[in-house]
Amino acid sequence: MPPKVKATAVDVDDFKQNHLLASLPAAELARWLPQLESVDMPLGYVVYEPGSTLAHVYFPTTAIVSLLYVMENGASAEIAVVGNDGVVGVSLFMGGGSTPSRGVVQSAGRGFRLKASVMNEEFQRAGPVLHLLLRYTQALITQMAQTAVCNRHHTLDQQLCRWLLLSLDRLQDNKLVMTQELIANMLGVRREGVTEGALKLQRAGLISYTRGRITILDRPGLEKRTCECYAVVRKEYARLLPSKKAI
Amino acid sequence: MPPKVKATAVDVDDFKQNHLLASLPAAELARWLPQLESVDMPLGYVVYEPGSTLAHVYFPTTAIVSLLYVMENGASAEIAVVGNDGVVGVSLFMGGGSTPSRGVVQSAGRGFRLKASVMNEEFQRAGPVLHLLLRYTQALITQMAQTAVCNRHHTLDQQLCRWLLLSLDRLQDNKLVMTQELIANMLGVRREGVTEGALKLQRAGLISYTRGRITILDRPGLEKRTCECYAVVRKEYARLLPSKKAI
DNA sequence: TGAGGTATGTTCGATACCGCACATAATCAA
DNA sequence: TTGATTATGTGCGGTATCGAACATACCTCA
Repeated sequence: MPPKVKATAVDVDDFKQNHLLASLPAAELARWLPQLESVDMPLGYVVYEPGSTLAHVYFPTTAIVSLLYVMENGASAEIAVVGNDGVVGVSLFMGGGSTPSRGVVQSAGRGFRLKASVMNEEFQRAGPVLHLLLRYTQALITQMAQTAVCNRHHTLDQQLCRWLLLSLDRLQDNKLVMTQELIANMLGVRREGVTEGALKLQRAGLISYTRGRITILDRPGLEKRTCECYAVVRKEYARLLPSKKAI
Repeated sequence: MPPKVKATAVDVDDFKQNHLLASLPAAELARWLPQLESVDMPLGYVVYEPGSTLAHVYFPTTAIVSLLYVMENGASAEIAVVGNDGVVGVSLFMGGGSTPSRGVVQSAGRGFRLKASVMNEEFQRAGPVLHLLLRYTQALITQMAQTAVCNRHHTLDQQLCRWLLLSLDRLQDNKLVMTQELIANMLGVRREGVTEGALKLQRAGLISYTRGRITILDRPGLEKRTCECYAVVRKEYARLLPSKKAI
């Protein structure tokens, strides 16, 4: 069942839930608002396919999107995760207009999208929008780099904690709708490995879960168990994208 | 013995050995040439430190630079590699001016550098330079993403082949000055693992080596042994950075 | 209420890589 | 030539993860 994006009229004033949109200067915002299209982003929705030219960039508000690479043999690995902190489809303004990876909605929610042509026009103005998007891209680069490091050196248990924290940071509450099977796909490990890791966390009282619903009970506990990678990325996001209006 | 960058007068017309410099339009080139400083880049030279503000961007011609992350416990992992195909220090124009990683010369050689202030001034012009640099950064992103995937799924032997090929692509001949210990640091694995991998390759007649000197004998043979990651990255570089004058 | 599907839990042998210890060999300096 | 240093080769037990097979528990819907 291929989920579909449902475009609706801009219903509420919730575009500010996306940090990038929220930090747009008034002038840019005025131009953007009429062009922003509010979209539903259901679980599993493919935002972009490897190699396909992007038609839109997406600014998630409540949804979370995984950028993942699917190998020839079907195995996959998450490269980065984008939520209300950023934008999906940087290759559109960076150049090339496509990437070898795939963008998939990992946690259902909503977001806004902008037509590729509009995005590029805005980018060409070489004003605050350009610098904001490039700073975000730099943060994304850090996340990818740290994913590479983490995949090399850290245990499945540590990576599971990191993954939960990354998701939590992009959610509004402490509940995740997510099966262990899906988490395993993202991390590029066996489902059984995730089960064992999740069990340890549950027994330690850090999380609780039943059939695809995970509740985080002890966030500091997770932070204690994860590797340095989480903090490195979080710090870099904070440095590059202060939550107040930038520029 | 901390190696030092020796600045010399621009001796020869070899800036064109760097693909980015070579694809600059005439007008930009005219402005850049007086500002380009030819530099020696000895093995082990640290181009930038994690968190430090960049004073220059470097365009290697014959040198190769590894971007690597060094963890708290001293273990390290290479995130990407930059040679005459690119530029070291993208965070300078992307924003932030620093990254959590480190840039180290992996293969001694030469390059050109540009003062940070000059680079930013050029970037601000929002002309062909901006687009060239962003396309390069997009290619770098692909390399990082694929490194993450490779670290997750592929064997040490495959990664060794990928690493040799990536280096070879950025060299002028088929000889590498590189100890197995250093390769192990880059890949983030044990030195013994590299020894075993290199032995297999030597026995198969693909490479030959003695104490820090590696000669590639059978490049197609290496390509057969490596994982898909190498081809994905190479293809993306070719797509984003055609060798002819772009723009 | 029961049946089927799906999510999670458990076990077991295989294996790739690790950490460590140590052997050998090439290079360099005195 | 000798001795020190550095690079490479080898062996061994330990461990995290894999692949596969199977057990259990929960949810949904007929």
